[in-house]
Amino acid sequence: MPELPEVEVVRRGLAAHVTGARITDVETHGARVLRRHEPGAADFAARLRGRTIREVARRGKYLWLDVGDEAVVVHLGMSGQMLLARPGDPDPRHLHARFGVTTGEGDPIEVHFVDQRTFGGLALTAVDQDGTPEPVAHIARDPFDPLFDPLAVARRITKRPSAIKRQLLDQTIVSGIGNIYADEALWRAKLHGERPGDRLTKPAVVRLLGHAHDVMSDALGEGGTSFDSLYVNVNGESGYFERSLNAYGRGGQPCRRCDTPMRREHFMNRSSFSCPRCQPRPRRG
DNA sequence: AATTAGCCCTGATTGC
DNA sequence: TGCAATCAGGGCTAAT
Repeated sequence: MPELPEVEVVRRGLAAHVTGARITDVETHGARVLRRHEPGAADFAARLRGRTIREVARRGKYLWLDVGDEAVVVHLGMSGQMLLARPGDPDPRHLHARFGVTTGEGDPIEVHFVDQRTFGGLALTAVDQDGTPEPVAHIARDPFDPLFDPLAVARRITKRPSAIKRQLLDQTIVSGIGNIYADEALWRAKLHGERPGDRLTKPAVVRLLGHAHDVMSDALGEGGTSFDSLYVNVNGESGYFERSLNAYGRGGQPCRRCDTPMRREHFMNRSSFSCPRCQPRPRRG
């Protein structure tokens, strides 16, 4: 988490407020937030001051501010937030970066990067001819991308013996899907996450990818999934999709399709939730 | 080449 | 009450 819908909520909020804005001040706290920005904090701030934010873009869970021939790449990690603030507002806890910007209307506002668990980070990098920043070049297109090709992805998935959930979470195969929406898509598709990719048909995988798209689209419509105050939009508000989850976090509760108690299993060092009846484990062999 | 374990990190929760 | 163990887990790196 935040997964594609939550990152898209943030992207939209930022786009509405800072597109066309000029960056006037840049301040970072600590080394960790810029650990992927090799040249360091002074370089980051100096190169950004005076630049104009042309666009706020996203692929999968990566977000970036297009400032011309370069981009500020933002990854929220587990707990990162991009919050709008007014100059003079008190610093929130876990503030790692502060951008002072002046909007097209001449309004001075601040953008705060706040991150409790510090798995997130920022970097200023070059972009390729398509405008994709270097750190995002290896990330596959996500199901919201106009150039996303479900059949090509299904062809790739059905060639590999790896478990389907593992492949759904592999950001170089399809991006934007994390543990929550993987479980939700598998529940909708009535597939167990440990089904080997090469034991599924291409149409079944195309259907699964369609479910992944649909559940993330539904979540976006509710402002994303918020379990607690860590997952919020640029105004600090929570989303409401948690109440609509059918699988994730519902261990022991009745399946919303067949009433069978949902199971919780450990897979890839995390929890997986599924229905024992709708989503039978694959047979051995 | 593909896969997997380990690491990074804080705070809420659980257990003794 | 107090402290330690556990859990949440995305993405990168090193090892197999």
